[in-house]
Amino acid sequence: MENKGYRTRQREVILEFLKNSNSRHVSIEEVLEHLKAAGEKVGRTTIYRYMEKLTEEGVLRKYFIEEGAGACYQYVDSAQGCHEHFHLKCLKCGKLLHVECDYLNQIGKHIKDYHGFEVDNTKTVFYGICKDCK
Amino acid sequence: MENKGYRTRQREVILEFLKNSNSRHVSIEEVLEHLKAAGEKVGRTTIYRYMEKLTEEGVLRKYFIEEGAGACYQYVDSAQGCHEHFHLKCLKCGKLLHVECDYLNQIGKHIKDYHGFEVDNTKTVFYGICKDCK
DNA sequence: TTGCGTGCAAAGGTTTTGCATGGCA
DNA sequence: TGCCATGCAAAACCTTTGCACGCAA
Repeated sequence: MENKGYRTRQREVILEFLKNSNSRHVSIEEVLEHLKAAGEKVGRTTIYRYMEKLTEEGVLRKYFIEEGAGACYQYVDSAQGCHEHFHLKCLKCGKLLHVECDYLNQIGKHIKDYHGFEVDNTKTVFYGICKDCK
Repeated sequence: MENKGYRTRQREVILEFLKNSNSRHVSIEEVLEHLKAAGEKVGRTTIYRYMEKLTEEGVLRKYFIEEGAGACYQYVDSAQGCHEHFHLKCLKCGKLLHVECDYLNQIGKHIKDYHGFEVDNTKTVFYGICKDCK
């Protein structure tokens, strides 16, 4: 599913970085800076276009979380399976926590089964106060 | 809590429109157009600043749904008491569902006990696709 | 060779900011 | 009078698009 289109140096180094990202959230800017630091010359436009393509192919997940900030992308490691995960955002310090939890994973199912509503984890964020700020 | 700052014509007409919005989600652009149609001259900047202020005061809730598109705001009718239940917002039709459910009420407790995070139901919204749009 | 990929620059849209003016208290 | 509020224009921001050139197959 990643074999569409040509194989170019740019796509190789971008995908390499994403694969080594440990499924962290990365922004376009981070990718750009990493490649720049590594001495790889890749244009911003190329990153935008390729990341969009990878998102469509299911290789990445795209999140819109911060207000002014741009989108975040997460590499989906197919070996790990598609683990859904939830986001908790602290209203005080702004920190974003990524939570994988079986209990929380059942929420989506419950809402679907009992309320007929299909939750999109990409867009859903729990707001509140984190441990450190309390 | 709405009594901070001066009372001006602009703030009055903006708040008036919001109160009559039936807690629908409205964009900055909608407010601007409505006021323009009503013959009220209010600058776009003023709307941005005042809506931001109202959001901080808890009078409005701010949503980020579409990528390229701007933010949406919802008037919080305190008489309705939207504090003890959850909200599901449909990404297609924009409808906001208010759900009271014991199961969902346990979520907050779980997140607090297991993840040390205190969820604010006022600000948390589940995004997804509703029954009718599916 | 063919056509997709790249990247610069420019455009697109939303939101913020600087600054002088206006208006509430 | 003393501040806050307003609003225009410009800037800041993220993202997309146009177009010519490069390069994989």
